[in-house]
Amino acid sequence: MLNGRTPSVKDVAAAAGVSLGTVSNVMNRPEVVSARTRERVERAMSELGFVRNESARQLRAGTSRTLAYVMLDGTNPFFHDVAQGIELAAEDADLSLFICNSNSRLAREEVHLDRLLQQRVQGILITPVDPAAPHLDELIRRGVPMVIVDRIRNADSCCSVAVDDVLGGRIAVEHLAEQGHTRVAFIGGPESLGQVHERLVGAREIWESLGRDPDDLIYLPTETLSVAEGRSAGERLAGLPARRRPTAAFCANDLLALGLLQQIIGAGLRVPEDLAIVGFDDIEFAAAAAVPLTSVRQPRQELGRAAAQLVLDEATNPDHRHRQLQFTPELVARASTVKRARAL
Amino acid sequence: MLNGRTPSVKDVAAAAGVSLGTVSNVMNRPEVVSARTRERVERAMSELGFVRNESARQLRAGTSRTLAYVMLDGTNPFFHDVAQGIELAAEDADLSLFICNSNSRLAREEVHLDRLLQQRVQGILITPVDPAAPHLDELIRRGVPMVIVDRIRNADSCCSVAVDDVLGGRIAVEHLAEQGHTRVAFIGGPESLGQVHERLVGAREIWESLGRDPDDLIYLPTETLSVAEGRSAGERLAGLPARRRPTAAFCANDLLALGLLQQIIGAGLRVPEDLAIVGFDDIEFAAAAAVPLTSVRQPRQELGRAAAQLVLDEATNPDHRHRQLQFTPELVARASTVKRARAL
DNA sequence: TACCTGAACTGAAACATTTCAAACTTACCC
DNA sequence: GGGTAAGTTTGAAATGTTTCAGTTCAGGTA
Repeated sequence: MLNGRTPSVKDVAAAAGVSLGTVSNVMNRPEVVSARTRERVERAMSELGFVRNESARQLRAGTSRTLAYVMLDGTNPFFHDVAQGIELAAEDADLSLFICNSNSRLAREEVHLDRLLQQRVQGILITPVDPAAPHLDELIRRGVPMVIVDRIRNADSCCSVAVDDVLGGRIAVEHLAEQGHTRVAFIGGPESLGQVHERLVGAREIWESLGRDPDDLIYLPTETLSVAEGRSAGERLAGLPARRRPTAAFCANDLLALGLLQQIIGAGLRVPEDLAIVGFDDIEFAAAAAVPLTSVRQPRQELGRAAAQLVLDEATNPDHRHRQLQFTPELVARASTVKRARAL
Repeated sequence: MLNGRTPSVKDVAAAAGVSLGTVSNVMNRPEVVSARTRERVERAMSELGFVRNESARQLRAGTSRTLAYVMLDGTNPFFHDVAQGIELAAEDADLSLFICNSNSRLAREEVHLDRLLQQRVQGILITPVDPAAPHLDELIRRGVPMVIVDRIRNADSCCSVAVDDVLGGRIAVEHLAEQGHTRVAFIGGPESLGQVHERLVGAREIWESLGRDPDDLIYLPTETLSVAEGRSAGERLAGLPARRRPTAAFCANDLLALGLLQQIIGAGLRVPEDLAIVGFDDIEFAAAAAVPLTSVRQPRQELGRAAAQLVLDEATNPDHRHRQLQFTPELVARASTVKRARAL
């Protein structure tokens, strides 16, 4: 009677000689069914190899058991660490995590969001290409719990979790100034990315507050935040005549810094003697680089975990209030800026 | 009449003044509905903000629109590159990809698989903790399309995609022998991981076929394949008296090699003069390491893409035949083994 | 004995779709 | 003006769960 089909509750009920309501109870409210029947039903389940159909469950119960994270750039380990933090929180709440990757493309992000809406996920965590994109407002309008990760949203129309990027920019450049650098490059882009913009703002703020000439903080824009772009920025930099060339570079993330480092060393220059380099994020590979990389650390897992908790609160707590969590970044000094690296 | 609820086909049908079968047709067989009604329905949809409920669709249609990849180790960029390849293929087939991470724990893997079964995903790609684990047979028995990634399965009970790990081990050690090394360490573990085992087998094969003393190929086991374990292996190595110490190390993956490199340099030794290092996978960060890392390259994205194609074939092609695809690894020589690195 | 109680179980409705046979329209042909 | 074919549209069944108002029944109380 169950020819090939995967067995349903109905089959289990028949096999155990109970009604299908009872089978459902065994799964969802085991305490209301007597030990004897529960036992019987469970045996029937395992004999038939019953696996509950999540679509049907979700359709009827109206609630899904998954969270989703739309990450900005899958090639950047930073986001995977964030995802790992989310996953841990999801696991605690007995939820699955759907991971998508927009690859910094707005269109791709939109496709993913649309699909997630169709899946009726419980909540969406996202590091958006553009936090002002209308499709995010659309999510809010629909009442889908959402939290922005690694970006603060001006309006308090949703929760967000991030580090203070302006401060990050300040401490990076302050560190370089302390090391005696007087011409510094800021490498990063596109500037439309808030992360890039704010790190640059912080860099300029501290530079000027130290009484330096704004022209000595040189903005070297890049197309993306990738290792390859870092290398190409390195070419541009190495091409400059020595006296025009900055003596230090602050990169908007570690991938850029790693590419820059590679290129600079390949060109026969020394780090930090000819060029000091500071990255951002402090991904695991920063410490293992050609010259261990000084970087501005973000609490990556913590970011993810906090975000997940916020989205869960929004999903389950009726008097949820939107919050903007801000973490403090921290400078990790290594050999790429400090001559004669001591073990730290 | 639709107070707060998210609108359903029924609401759209009412708004457009057609039956709900027609609305469904607009979504699934637009060619059978006249341009005029189609237009009307589409307007109603966007006015109401209708979003199709994927659970209901899937329940009735019996088929899901997602693939899943259960990766072995989320901290290793190698697997994310594989995932990226899968994602590209999935995108072409208009499917979503569910990414899970077993973190090398069998129990976690089982939890994920169980959930995926409940979701009735179209197919499962997996880099298993243990390809012989019974829960994989269970999947096969159930008829869920599955392909093993980065591992070849002895039996042809399912498809698999991998590189020839034995060959990878051979070319790595052959390269070291060519560079004149006579004492070589193999670093990796646990040996229960097939990847580790076979790379070791290949290493031993070539070593002996070159007429070297088996005792001069030293196996230094590690607990996992992580940067931290690489560092600790480095400590053990650096602790050896210079004349007992191997002059080269072949690491079972790049994370290990990166950690080893870091530790060796930190201990004041030189690479490759005091210790030459070969990694495996050729992840993007290998080239950017302290000393650019020689590594055995796997075609990572290609692996993922091929695996996805196999699983789709199994899912859709009635006379699918299981296949074991094997790619050929390739040595990428860099400064960690070649003194006076030339630009390659 | 009649009545009540609570625990255990049942059965049908509901969820939002897809599918498909049947019904309805047109338009065209003889 | 009847017949037919092709093109549209309809309505109801079916998918596998959960939920909840009822039913049953054993045991206790008056």
